[in-house]
Amino acid sequence: MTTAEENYLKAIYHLSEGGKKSVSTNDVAGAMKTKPASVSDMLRKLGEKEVIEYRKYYGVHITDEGKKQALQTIRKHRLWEVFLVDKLNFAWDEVHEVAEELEHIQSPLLIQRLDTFLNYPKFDPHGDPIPDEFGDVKAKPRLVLNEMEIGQMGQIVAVKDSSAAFLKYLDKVGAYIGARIKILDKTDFDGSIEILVDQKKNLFMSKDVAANILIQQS
Amino acid sequence: MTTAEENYLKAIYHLSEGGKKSVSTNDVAGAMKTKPASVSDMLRKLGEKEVIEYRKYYGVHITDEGKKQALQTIRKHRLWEVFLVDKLNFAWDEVHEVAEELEHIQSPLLIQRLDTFLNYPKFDPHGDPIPDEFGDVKAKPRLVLNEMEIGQMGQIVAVKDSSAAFLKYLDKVGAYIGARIKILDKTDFDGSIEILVDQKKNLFMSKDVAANILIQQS
DNA sequence: GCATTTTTTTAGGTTAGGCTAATTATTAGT
DNA sequence: ACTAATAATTAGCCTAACCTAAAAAAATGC
Repeated sequence: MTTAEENYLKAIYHLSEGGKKSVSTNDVAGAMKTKPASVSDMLRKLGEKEVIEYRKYYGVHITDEGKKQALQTIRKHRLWEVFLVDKLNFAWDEVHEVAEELEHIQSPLLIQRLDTFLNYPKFDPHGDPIPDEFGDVKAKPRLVLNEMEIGQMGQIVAVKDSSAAFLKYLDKVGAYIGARIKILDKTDFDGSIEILVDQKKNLFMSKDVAANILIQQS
Repeated sequence: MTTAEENYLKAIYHLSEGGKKSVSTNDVAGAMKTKPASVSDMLRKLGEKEVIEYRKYYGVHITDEGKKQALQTIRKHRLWEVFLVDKLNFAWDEVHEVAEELEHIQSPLLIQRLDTFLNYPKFDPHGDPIPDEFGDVKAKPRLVLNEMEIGQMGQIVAVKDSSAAFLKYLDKVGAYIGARIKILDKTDFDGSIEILVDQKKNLFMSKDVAANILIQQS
């Protein structure tokens, strides 16, 4: 698989995560920042390699083999993110682009040794689970912060939007992966919420921000 | 610079290391394992970028700017080699191919942090010096083992041939970077030599082997 | 339910980096 | 010094991954 093929497959995997059976050409083009015409070409190629099922005009469905390969790429990406943050002292909002390059290094031995060196981490710095070498992910169910009810509690375990802008904002207001939170209030007309962070800090946030924060109840 | 361009430039740099002012198209093709026709194309491109001076039919000369860029690639390669050996427990003969991929990751911050993490190493696992961020290399003069005289002493600091086959052979016979050696005997008719390793182990080696081992006198 | 809009695909072009075959420059041999 | 051999370049083609414009299929609106 080439770097471009790996990136397309990863994008298709992520787009089908929400249980959607089929992903459209336009969706892929949006995710990859390429034009639909380029996507059609690539889908034909990936279809021939049998990592996706491709029916013209009807979108694409990732196969079991495709899923396995996508999860390996994701595994590599997230392991490198752990390395960058834990060992090289990168901030969590600086790692994505570099990991995007590192994930394409071809060496199973390297990844195996890296995993050992990092002491077999199960989550990356954004709280996303790291698949094992067989592609197995043991993720506990998560809630989106803006869908929780007043009084509910949990821990921030991940963010949906990994853009530097969003991550920097979270840092600024004092939210972080691992923070324990409790829903104090919800405003119906704009969906904004008030939460308590670590039993001490009150924090207001808009619905748009809350919709990008994932919570796990313990 | 693309990956291919970086690789060509590095090859040209290495080929001109022996003080040769000009490198031939065929030499580059040999080093890059491509055909001379492909090299002509690439030399034109590198010439336009002014990292080499290219006169048709007369070979190529690397410019100061080209040298600087080649040294940065070499710096990255050698830092990654140190990482692989020191941190991930790779054997010194397993690192070259992986480092060849890692050296093309584009992130000055990454290299700066890696350098810090590795504690600013000055030599890679093969004993080759690591250029600093300005491209400066402080290498002490080296002798080729087969050109030393009986009675001379020194330390193995590098090998010319980094192939896995050669490195494995050295491991097997007990030679390694850092070993202190003394020339015990030289056979004129075939150039083979006998050395003492670390004041205890006698070792015979052919001229071909000795010609690939570099010694530094302290 | 037919026309319009949207989505997707196809056709054809571009750039990077390879290739082979043919041509041209340089170098070597007698 | 002239011919033969070698080295280097050009011409023309290929594949991967993008693009734009045009055509075709599917979805939508009234």
